[in-house]
Amino acid sequence: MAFNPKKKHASLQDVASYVGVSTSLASFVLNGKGHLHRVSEEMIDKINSAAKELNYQPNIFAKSLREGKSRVIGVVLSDISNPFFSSLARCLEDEAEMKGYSIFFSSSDENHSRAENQISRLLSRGVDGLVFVPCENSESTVRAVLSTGKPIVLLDRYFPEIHCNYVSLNNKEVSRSAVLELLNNGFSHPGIIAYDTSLQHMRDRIAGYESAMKDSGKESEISVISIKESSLRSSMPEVLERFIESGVDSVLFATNNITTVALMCIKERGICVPDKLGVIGFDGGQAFELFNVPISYIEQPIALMAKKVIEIIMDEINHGSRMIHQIEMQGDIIVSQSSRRII
Amino acid sequence: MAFNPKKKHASLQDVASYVGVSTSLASFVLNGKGHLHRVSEEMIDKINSAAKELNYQPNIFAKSLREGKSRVIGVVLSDISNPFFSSLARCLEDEAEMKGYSIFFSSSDENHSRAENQISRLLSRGVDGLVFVPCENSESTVRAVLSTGKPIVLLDRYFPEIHCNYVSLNNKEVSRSAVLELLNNGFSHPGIIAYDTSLQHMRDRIAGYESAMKDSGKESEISVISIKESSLRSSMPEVLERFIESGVDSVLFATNNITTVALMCIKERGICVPDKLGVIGFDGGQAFELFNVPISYIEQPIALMAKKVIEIIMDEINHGSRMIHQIEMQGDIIVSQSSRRII
DNA sequence: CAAATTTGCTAAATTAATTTAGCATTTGCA
DNA sequence: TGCAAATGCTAAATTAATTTAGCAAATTTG
Repeated sequence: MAFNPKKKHASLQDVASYVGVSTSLASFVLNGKGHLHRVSEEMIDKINSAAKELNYQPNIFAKSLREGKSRVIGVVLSDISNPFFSSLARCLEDEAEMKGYSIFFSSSDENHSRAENQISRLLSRGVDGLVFVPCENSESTVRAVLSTGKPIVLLDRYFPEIHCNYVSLNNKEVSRSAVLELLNNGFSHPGIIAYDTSLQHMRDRIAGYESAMKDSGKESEISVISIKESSLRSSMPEVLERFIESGVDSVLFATNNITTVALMCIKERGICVPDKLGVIGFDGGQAFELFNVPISYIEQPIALMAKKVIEIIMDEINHGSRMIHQIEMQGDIIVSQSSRRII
Repeated sequence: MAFNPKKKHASLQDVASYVGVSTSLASFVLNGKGHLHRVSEEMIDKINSAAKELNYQPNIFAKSLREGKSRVIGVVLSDISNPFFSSLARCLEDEAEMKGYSIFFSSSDENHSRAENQISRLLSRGVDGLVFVPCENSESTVRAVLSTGKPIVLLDRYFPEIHCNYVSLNNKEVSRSAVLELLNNGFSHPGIIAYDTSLQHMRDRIAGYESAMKDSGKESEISVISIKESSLRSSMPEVLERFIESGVDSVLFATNNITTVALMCIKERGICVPDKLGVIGFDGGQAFELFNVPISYIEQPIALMAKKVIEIIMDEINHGSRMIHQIEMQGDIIVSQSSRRII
């Protein structure tokens, strides 16, 4: 049993008196600094076994108070019930746990004032660092955190004008490749459906699309539709219709939610994939697998992103801000039937 | 700005010296107990504005240390990247936040020794209470927590032989209703695919199925298949085949993952829903919506469950264990095309 | 006018850990 | 034998809050 149910938690004082020594000595020994303080071998044994016998569990609040750190990090993401973020959360959790850290999660719902409140709450909870999936208009919040000196790493998105750690995807490149994939597989007029937001990751995904179109001599056929997140479901039917009417024969969907909602709509209207419309989605996931045609998608290296984020925040927490880490992870295109028109 | 970036966080001592009073007085006033300690109105104003001016933020570790509570609860669930649990997590988070509590989440992966470690870690983190989605063989862990007196509420599942708070679904009843729904809509031989586990919620879901079959005079046609969670994907094709060969014409899937994997398999094999096989799933969700036929499913009142769990744990934390709360929430059957054979 | 009460505040203990400075012994070396 | 160094430990400060007990001074009461 990892925790002893019978006895109440003993304090360091309890252990020390049990052995008949000072709390200082007990503290040294129980923190593995026995030899460093030239404590005798037998004393080390005595104190360790007393601690075990009394089921000593250090009081984390006293420890945090004294040491000025909590070994907790705060993570503010978009919405933990979104599959992309819940997968990310799981990986972050696992990575942090391995390093002895725990995580407070909270969801901003892409609302910058909510995000600011969450961050403020996390800071007053004494987190040692922050991981933040920033939303639109949260530049000032990021700057405010930076000016406190509290370690912070942005995740998934970043602000080009703010000099700050981040881990994101090579959005422009991978989006460009996805569009080229469509162009190389029998589609002549790809479009992109994205969110209407100023956030850089979305700009980059669109820029990647545009770059592929330009370099393929299709600058005049560039077809971008940006939707407000709030009206995703309601505007999708019209948006798809508009695309098809204008001659678009394939689409890159810029997020997992856009992909899911679009596929629902495509299913409902009986639009044939890939014959009538080629499709590449974002972030894959179980959801797409129920669609009648296997969906091609851009896969983000979620586990690696989580690992990197935790590494960076740990480095900042333990060694101070020695350098800025700005990392663009490589996304992969998982090619399947939905993006292939030629045999 | 919810947090002041310029100034470092001032201590109570700082506020007190700034005004020229004792920390006691500052503490009383800043905790809203000014009048209770008959502090003069002007002093209350002075202290409050000093706190604001100095950007005073109480040190949560000192507070927790002294008060013996943290206003944090620990939640151990199956896997936060599973849509059902991530939705639950989001609701728990929102409910807890409203009451000034934060949450540490962790995932057990249905492994009881992992769960035990997680709980042990959470306890040493000083959580005020635990919410636990118990896995198989974690009875001893639950008993151990109970014997410490630390508040705990089980969620989604429970152990009938352990006298402990829980919030779960009326699994037997709702499962029974789902099967009756199939029987009343043109299906004569429903089966159930469940997990091979001793956990009560699964037993109940199966029992509900059996009860419906018995009461419909179909005791001899009872068709239950239980799969190990680990072999869900690999065994599904064979399981479905076995069902169909034995004359089963409709299936109740006992969890969201079973539903998703089964639907993938059904899609792949081209089994026609509902003509060849009627279907009722569990927990709904976006995932099912991409299937070519609208899927009927049992919907759990996730938000209500979260609300209730938080209510109970708060009650235990703040007023001690006055009574045991054992709550079975009502699930609803969302009827759609997949469970209707007659017009 | 003296005693009792009320008012407005403070001192100090408490929570449980970490860590610096330093006190006695004992051992080493000349 | 005597001084220095090493050994093995302790006292007390520190972290920042809450809270009990209680001190003066002002006011009310008899």
